[in-house]
Amino acid sequence: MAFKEEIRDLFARGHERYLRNVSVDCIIFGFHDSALKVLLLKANYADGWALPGGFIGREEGMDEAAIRVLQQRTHLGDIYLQQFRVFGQSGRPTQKMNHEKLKTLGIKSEGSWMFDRFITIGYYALVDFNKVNPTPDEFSIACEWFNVYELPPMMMDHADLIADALSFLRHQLNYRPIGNNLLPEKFTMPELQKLYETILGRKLDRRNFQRKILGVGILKRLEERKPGVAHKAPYYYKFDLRKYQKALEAGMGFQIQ
Amino acid sequence: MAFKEEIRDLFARGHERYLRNVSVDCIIFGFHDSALKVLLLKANYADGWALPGGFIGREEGMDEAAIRVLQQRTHLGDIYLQQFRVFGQSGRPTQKMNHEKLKTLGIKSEGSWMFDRFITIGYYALVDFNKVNPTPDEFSIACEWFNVYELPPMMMDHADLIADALSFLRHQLNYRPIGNNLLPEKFTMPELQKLYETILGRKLDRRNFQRKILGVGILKRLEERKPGVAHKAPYYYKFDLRKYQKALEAGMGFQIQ
DNA sequence: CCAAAAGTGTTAACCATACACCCATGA
DNA sequence: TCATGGGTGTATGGTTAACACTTTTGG
Repeated sequence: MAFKEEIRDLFARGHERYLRNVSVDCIIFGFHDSALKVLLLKANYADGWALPGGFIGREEGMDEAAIRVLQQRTHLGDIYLQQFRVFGQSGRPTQKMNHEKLKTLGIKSEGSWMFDRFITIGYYALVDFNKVNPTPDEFSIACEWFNVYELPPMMMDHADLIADALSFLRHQLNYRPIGNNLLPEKFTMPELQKLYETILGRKLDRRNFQRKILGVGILKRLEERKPGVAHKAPYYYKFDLRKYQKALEAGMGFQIQ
Repeated sequence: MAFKEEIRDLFARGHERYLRNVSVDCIIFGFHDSALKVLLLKANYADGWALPGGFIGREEGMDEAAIRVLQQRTHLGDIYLQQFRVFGQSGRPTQKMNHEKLKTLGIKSEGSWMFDRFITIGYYALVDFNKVNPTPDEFSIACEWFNVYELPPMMMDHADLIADALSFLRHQLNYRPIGNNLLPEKFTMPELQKLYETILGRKLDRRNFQRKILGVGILKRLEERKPGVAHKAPYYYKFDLRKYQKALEAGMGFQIQ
């Protein structure tokens, strides 16, 4: 079986292809049913859920590595992704794998470079929930979305990474436009507001939010309105990508209440 | 000579003590003569100036490693230090050392782990210029301060790291109190303002600055005034460290013009 | 007493907040 | 026609930016 061979090789000689002692982990945020979600993997040879992560190829940039991980898990093309922090305390827990289980597959895992100490670079990504096709990796048996506020038991310090990414995201909200990639192309103002409220964890005033967000000048209102609602139908909006990009680079002295 | 022995051992077996492929680099900012300075090392076995940096011990946290580097170069105790970004493009230039020169010292450097590809974690530190005792490391022949805006030829991508740290520092200025550690214990309002202006690279209004900075409530005015000035003498101030610390943790919705 | 630089105060413009009002729609 | 939720407008209070005036000191 080629698969088994591949894993055995990774344990034994992966360090020839990848950098040692460094990894990347991605916190992939999505927005669905008015809730902020993260994409997690259910480990096969260990307990608990884990963040999608990987190693950095010797000829590969570290951003590229993160993009690769992200694409393999989501099958997305265009992605908003950013490094936000490094985690590397000396007591940082290492991956606790079930060596017995691996042994039954004929894989010798003890003493592998993969159980050396790792410093991991945390990346956070914002993706369109509906476009994602969650795909487990070779060490996982499942790949699923979880509500950020209702996480399952996590491996190692991954719960900390998520908490940190979330607080970073909250911070970003105050001086970067956020929404493109997290929302479908067309969205209504209440949907955008709900996104902000979910990330911030508190209610915002409908009317002030609209004024402020429109003031940034990155939204285009469409003629079309959302159909099938039992009240006044809201307009659809889309991001003016040119201006959105500009605002991303320049930042915006922008404060949400 | 014990020194030579030490270096030879580092090249040959350093990877047994340190993590591979990861390093830390410190951008150490100081403030002197109304100018923002960085502390740099003149490489001995290579061309150009370099940031103080080092490796992460296998039993050492990465923050600890940065603190160690910083203390060895400055001999300072209490330090404000923060990780700000990781650098790890695949084409990241590696240290170009003069292997010939090393060979005359009986040190075989070719093929060493030290010339493998490195991902480096950038730390920036704010220190009191007057308290620093610049000290070269084993690979350097000098350790000096340079004006941030007038850098000498730099090794590898270190000029980029500095530029990045500076823009990060500017950003920090907007939502963190900065000044403690960068200034002497007692300082005048114009001195503090000059610090802000230097970091931001533009003039600020004297009166508005004073009002705003006092509004944060982290300063204590002393009775004493600066002596020997040919005009109205400014008061001395010092930071209220308890409140300063609080503001550091909480952040402050604070915007300089 | 003059120049220089510090301390203190004032005003107008701007922005955030809170809230009122009207409009559209399905039930 | 009513309940629900969206679109638009406005009054208020606080904050920021710009600027005037006074005070202190050495030369």
